[in-house]
Amino acid sequence: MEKFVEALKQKIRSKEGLSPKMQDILDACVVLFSTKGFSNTSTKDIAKAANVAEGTIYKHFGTKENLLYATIFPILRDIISTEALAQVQQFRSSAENAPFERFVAFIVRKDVMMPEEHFQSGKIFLTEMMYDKQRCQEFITMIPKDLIEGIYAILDGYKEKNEIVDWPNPVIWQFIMSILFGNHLTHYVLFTDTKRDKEAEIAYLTQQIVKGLSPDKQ
Amino acid sequence: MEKFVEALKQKIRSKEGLSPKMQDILDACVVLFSTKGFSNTSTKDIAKAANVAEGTIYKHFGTKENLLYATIFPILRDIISTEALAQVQQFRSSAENAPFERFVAFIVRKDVMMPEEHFQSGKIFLTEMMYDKQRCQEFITMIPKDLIEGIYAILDGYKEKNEIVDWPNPVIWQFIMSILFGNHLTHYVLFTDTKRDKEAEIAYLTQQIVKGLSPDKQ
Amino acid sequence: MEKFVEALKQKIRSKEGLSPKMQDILDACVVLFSTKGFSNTSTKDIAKAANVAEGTIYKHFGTKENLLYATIFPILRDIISTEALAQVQQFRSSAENAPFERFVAFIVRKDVMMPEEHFQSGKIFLTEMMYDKQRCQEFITMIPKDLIEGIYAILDGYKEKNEIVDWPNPVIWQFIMSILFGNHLTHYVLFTDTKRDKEAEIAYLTQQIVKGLSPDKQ
Amino acid sequence: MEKFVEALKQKIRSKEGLSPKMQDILDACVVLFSTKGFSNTSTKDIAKAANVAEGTIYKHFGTKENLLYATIFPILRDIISTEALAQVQQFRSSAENAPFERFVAFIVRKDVMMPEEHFQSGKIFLTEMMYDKQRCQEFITMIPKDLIEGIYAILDGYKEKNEIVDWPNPVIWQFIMSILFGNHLTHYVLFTDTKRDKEAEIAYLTQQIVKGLSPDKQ
DNA sequence: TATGAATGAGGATTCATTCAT
DNA sequence: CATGAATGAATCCTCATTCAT
Repeated sequence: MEKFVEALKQKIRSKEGLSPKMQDILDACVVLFSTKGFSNTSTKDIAKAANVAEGTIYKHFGTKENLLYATIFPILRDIISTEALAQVQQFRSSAENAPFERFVAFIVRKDVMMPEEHFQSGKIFLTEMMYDKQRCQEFITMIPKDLIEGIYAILDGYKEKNEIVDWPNPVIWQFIMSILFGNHLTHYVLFTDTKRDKEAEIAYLTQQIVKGLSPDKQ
Repeated sequence: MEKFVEALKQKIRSKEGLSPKMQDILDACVVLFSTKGFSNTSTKDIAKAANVAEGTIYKHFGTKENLLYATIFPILRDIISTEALAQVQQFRSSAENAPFERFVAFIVRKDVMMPEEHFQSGKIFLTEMMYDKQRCQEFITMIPKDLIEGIYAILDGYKEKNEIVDWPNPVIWQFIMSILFGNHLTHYVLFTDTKRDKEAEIAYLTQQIVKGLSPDKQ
Repeated sequence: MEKFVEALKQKIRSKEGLSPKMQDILDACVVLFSTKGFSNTSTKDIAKAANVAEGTIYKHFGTKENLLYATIFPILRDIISTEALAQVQQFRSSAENAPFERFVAFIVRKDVMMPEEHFQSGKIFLTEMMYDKQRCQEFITMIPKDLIEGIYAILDGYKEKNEIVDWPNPVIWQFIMSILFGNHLTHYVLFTDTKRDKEAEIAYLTQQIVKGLSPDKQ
Repeated sequence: MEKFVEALKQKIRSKEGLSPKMQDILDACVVLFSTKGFSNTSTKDIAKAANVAEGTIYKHFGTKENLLYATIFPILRDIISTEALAQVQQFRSSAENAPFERFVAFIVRKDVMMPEEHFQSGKIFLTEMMYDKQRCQEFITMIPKDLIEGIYAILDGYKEKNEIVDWPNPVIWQFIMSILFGNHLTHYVLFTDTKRDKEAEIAYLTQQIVKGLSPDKQ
């Protein structure tokens, strides 16, 4: 948890246009929201945790909701999507001809090794999205087209080379994401206390994906 | 949604020891909790929806939390696990020698065809579990051993016959559940408005699982 | 002031459908609103003065505004307009042929002798109306047509008999009301500490009105 | 409304010792206070409207209350009383022997033609006075003796010439003011949307006053 | 048993005011 | 001189919970 806080703080501090107090507030928000949930966190809690007066929060963010939707969401989205985009592009330029298994292993490793705080923050997304369709829609449209297209282009490449099965890209992508997300759920929600062998996880997940998408034998 | 309400009502009414008023209250709870989330539902809301005085709720259940943890959770758990158990046993007795693909297809079909309300109710589980480790633990221990063991026995059978890969059962089970859960997430949370071809879904998911667990070539 | 409170309490208690607590709340409101003004009175103040929890206020009235607009306003309006109406009708039936001076004396006496609390409550009306045109409109439409028409009929009668000048009724009515209202303002707002000789006031005001409306000499 | 703002700005700018910023602040105050009332206007509102930081307001005026009592009140008082005084003196020197009707017509015309903003600003006086006796007292003592005495002298003159009834000056003055104030109330508060024929108003009001004060026939 | 009036702590938000820059 | 970030008390309102009937 300590590491979680620290990592997030770094991310948030790197954002421009945020005064130290605002950073403190957002730091506190991420920690509290992902620990207790948005509706169970009071602005008083946030103020106390951020060492700030309640009024200061409202001075800067206007609304409790804004803390979530207008600030944390975009920040996380930027982090996630630019990181993801960078990685996809990195892979395409440096290892375009790598076998599918290497691509999968690359993604899986990134995902399994992803700092827990990303998932913890993601929980906030998930929870809010589950009970608010409009927010859900907003979130979906936030995902940069480039990212999706980059991934689909890679998948298409492998389909052409007959390295993977010829399913629609959304089907394939849902499959991959389900496996990765399910793994996080297992380790960060269901069985939090179990010791993990991340290398073994990576191996299993990679194989599951590779096998699951193996082309039909002719 | 109408169907959702009706289905849940039937389930709840079948429980013993519940007076009509109590049933009405629980009906209302499930609908409201899965629509707006637990913390965003007030006891006033529940009372209004159940056509009951707020006092009546407290007379019977003592606490708002109890509505969730002491009543709805067990009820849903019973429903789900006994249903699941019945199905597993049904499969084992009637089709023990069926090829793995038929087993998977059986499970996948049950899951895809599962009434939406089961997933909607499940959302309440998920949300609460995500922010409360203790409740999470309680929930896990609720799942009947029989169910897990029945499933693992079936998996072991297929492993012996070399129809599936020889991975640890938890790894296999996590894989299967991830794919199924990810599919629900896609359709009930992320893309709620898209038209679905459930038969196609079943086909894709089944193939994903079967391929993903196919034994290594020797 | 003591008398003010008591008189209002009597009025409010005579309203049906008000539980004792609700009466206490409204009592407190009238006193506080007319003493400190609506916006300077907090719901906490009201709760304290009414010996009631703040929640109770909201249980019954939903909103602070409702205390003013949905409860006190109608109550006062009823009191005022039914009283006024009764008096007008009483005058018409019992003294239709009385000279204009008697009619004016009748009205003036009623008005000067009107218990202070009516004016104090009226202050609340006035203040809110001055800063909210919509509320003002609502208030105007609250005044029963019967009342206006009854008065205008009386005025028309005197015009026919050439006892008063032939001005439009609204002009005449504004004239009379101005004089009466101006008198209240003088005694209840501007010079509250001065001793009053109400009989002399009545005499002056009556003469002012009668003279001011005397028919043109031919 | 535009004219209202402009007229007030001119008045305020003519005051000495007010820096431009202070003038802007006071301008904003008058507009906002007379539009929304004092208690419903926040210092933030004022700062925004005056294009000034909130701190600046406090630097100059110390308190929100001061904006009202220590600055706007005196300013308005000066304006009103010096204007009124000037007019009275003007009348006395230029038309001392004019018949009473001309005096009344003069006053009535000045009053009816008075820019609306004077009345709107007066609303602030009235409201505050109604709920604070001390302020009320302060306000009364603010009215220059000269003004009252000038007016009473004129009235005495007409009494001597037997042009008006021999009532105490305060009674007469209350009568006149009531009629004029009631007229403003009618047009600026009660029936704001009605088209006005100001010349007709002047005629009616003048006659009302003249008749109402006509000397008793001997 | 069922009610719903009553509670008061706690929630989000606003506001007048201060102070370091 | 002017700013605007910071404050925290106070405001309106909601909520889970209790209790007399």
